[in-house]
Amino acid sequence: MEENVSNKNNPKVKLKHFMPYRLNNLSERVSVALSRIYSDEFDISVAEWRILATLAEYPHLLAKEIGLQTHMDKVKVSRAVGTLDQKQCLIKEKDMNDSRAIRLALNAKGLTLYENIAHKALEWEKSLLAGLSGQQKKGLYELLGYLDERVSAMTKKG
Amino acid sequence: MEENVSNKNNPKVKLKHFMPYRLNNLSERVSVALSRIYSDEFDISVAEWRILATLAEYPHLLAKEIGLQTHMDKVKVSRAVGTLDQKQCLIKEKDMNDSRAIRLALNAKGLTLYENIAHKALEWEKSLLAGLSGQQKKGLYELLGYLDERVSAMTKKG
DNA sequence: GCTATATAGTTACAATTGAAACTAGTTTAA
DNA sequence: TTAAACTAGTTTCAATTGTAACTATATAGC
Repeated sequence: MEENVSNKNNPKVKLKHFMPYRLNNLSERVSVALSRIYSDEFDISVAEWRILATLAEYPHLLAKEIGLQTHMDKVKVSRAVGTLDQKQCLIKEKDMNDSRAIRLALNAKGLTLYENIAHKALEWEKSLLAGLSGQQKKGLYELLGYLDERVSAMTKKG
Repeated sequence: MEENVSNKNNPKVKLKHFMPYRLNNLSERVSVALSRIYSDEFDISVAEWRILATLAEYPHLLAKEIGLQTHMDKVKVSRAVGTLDQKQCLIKEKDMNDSRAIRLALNAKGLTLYENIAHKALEWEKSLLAGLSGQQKKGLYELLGYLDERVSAMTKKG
């Protein structure tokens, strides 16, 4: 594979070292690998999984609140909620204050499904991070948190 | 937002601390923010951008080799190459050894397009990482590299 | 109150994507 | 050599996704 040396001092992006590419690539590979658990084994999409995990932690949310928690838009939430409902994983009840809105929670089936997936997902994550020291893990979380903040800051103005 | 305290010692995924979610989310936000540069300003997709960057670094690749470099499947590469070709950014020549295959390179227009985007993309990346010390940046790259390796190791067997 | 504007959630339509089939050419090996 | 297996790249079709329009209700200002 020939390397291009002909150019002068122009800006050069080496894709392999370009942070957005690195992140996107790693994220994609992690997603694909992990989805073997919840899609192959439990027939659940990423959106459904996020909703299960969110409702397990915070029951009785509105679809809108799920969206805020999971960074998914309302269409995606609506569809995944629809699917989970078809699969009979949800309890739905009208919100007292707003009759347009519906409070969502997991029923027994939903909770069991969540717990089964969560167990395997946490094991998988543990194995992914095995080999990192506590210090390194902490560093990783901090770095990702910092980048998150930076993106927010950069998108608000520019 | 009520927190669920009712459950015993079951496995709990807190989405906000679940590494696959963290990575996916950050990657998505970075992509969206950055794509304002190449899609809004230059009308270029992520796939096209990756191909530009790859061919700028390694001219005269086959579509297949671009796929290996960029981790995109051959369909995606084929389509994005088609688009870049329509936009008259490419030089195509038959491979000497294999008449099915086509060697691809950027022409003057393609190179200029690449350089314009690269300039802004690198600035954007610089701003994203501004605030991190050299040590921290190094740590970040090492951590991402390590996770990449781990995913490979984990998907080969399990 | 009553009109205008905003919001929760769904639906419809168009664009993007991926898997599998396909075309055309190449390699293997009998 | 020639049949069988393989590979480069494209196309087709179905599924997924995002944008915009829509329904139904809620809120704000008059």
